[in-house]
Amino acid sequence: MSAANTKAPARRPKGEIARERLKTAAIAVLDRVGYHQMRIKDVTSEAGVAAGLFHHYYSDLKTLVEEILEEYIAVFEATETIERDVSKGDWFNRLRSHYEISVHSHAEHPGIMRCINQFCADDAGFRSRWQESYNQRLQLLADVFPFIFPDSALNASEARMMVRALGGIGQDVLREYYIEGNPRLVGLQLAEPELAEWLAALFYRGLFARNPPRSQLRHAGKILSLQR
Amino acid sequence: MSAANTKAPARRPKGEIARERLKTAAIAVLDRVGYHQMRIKDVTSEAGVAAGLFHHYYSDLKTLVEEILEEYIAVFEATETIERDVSKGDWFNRLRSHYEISVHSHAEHPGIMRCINQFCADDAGFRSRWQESYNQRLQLLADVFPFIFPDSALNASEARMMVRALGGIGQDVLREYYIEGNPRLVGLQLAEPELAEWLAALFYRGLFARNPPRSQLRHAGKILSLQR
DNA sequence: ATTATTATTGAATTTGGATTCAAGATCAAT
DNA sequence: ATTGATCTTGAATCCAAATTCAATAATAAT
Repeated sequence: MSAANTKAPARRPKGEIARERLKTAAIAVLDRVGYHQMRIKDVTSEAGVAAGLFHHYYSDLKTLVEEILEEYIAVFEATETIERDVSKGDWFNRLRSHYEISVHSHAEHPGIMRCINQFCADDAGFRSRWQESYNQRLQLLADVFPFIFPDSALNASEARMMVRALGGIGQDVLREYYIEGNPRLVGLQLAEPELAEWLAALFYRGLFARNPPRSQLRHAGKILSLQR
Repeated sequence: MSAANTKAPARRPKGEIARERLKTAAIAVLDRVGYHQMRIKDVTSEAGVAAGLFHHYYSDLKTLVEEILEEYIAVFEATETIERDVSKGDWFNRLRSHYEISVHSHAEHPGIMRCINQFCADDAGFRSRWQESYNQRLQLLADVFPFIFPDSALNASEARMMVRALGGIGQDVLREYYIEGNPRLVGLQLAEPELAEWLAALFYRGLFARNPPRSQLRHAGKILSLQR
């Protein structure tokens, strides 16, 4: 009798399946109750296994959640290849592509993103892991300052602060929009590409002190009316 | 014998003093270990009183910390009268004055600000309390959009998103600079008025898509070199 | 089919910390 | 000085949740 008619065609060791079930369950609980209220019992119940089984696979909740977050961070980092599609010098679309990833991550996994924020606030080790990843993205931009602005009087640290500050534009809105579901923002009913474009346009204005090229704006054209 | 030579000239009921000692201790512990690792024992030890005394004054840590945060929030809110000094139409200095308050709060009480962030993430009730306060400040700006931008095509909600997004500029940098002590930023050694001006200038660029008036810049003049 | 290994259960135990409380100390009022 | 009220102590108790573990079930190896 072949294995073709079983549920798991690529037969994996049984333990791996349970491990996966626990992870999936933990993600659901993270979304529902958040990290700080999460209990081991919540996870095992959600996974439909006995409480004791948890410790067969993980030593504690933190370990499990870190494993989950690590996977997602890896995804974010891998997706950065998207920049390759953008033609050199097309700064607006470069910003847009970064925001699209970021918006999508938040829309898809608000519970995970919230958890990343919480871990950053509570755990110095995780925090530097995450910041390194975030900083690397920002650095891409800071590095080309001398090229973008031939007359730039900023040193490397100042350029870094500048992009860091502008990066805050996305951080806050995405948290409010997707994680906290701030009704004042959610009421706008923005689709992912729209929000990404708005954020990119605002970043662009802060960066270049001018509006993005009209021809590139597909959703946020209204921003051009903010001029005087 | 008069009370003039006692330590507490304005004699207060004994209970009030202990209550105050607990609050002061809690603030110290918040700064040192943060809200989530804080234990009742930490607070009573810091205050130099017996563990059991805590419950004579507070039912739990959350109650105590909420009382502390409420006091600080009240301070932030009261300080908003600072806007009165700014002449009408002087947008850059209006932004600057807001950032000065915000920078100062973070510099002075990083532990409190971190705690506010944590409470916002964990407690929906506190979150809306804080957001209301924050939003009110942003709304001041959103309300004058039609005046600033006579040709604005944005509706009220869109204007709100715009200022909200720009507001993120400060949120993130202040957290990194004062709360987390991100070495990449702290290395810049910026005094409060300098940082406030940088942030105001960036906000201004995002808002107006142009540089702030050269004559207003006292510390961040370099930002004018980012132009092309 | 038998054996060895690994997975799973859930009741029992341990743990960290909150909470209670009886007893003693301090204070204010008379 | 006495009384009653309030403050303070710290050991005893309680509790929710983590953790262990002996027993059983499932699976893989021979």
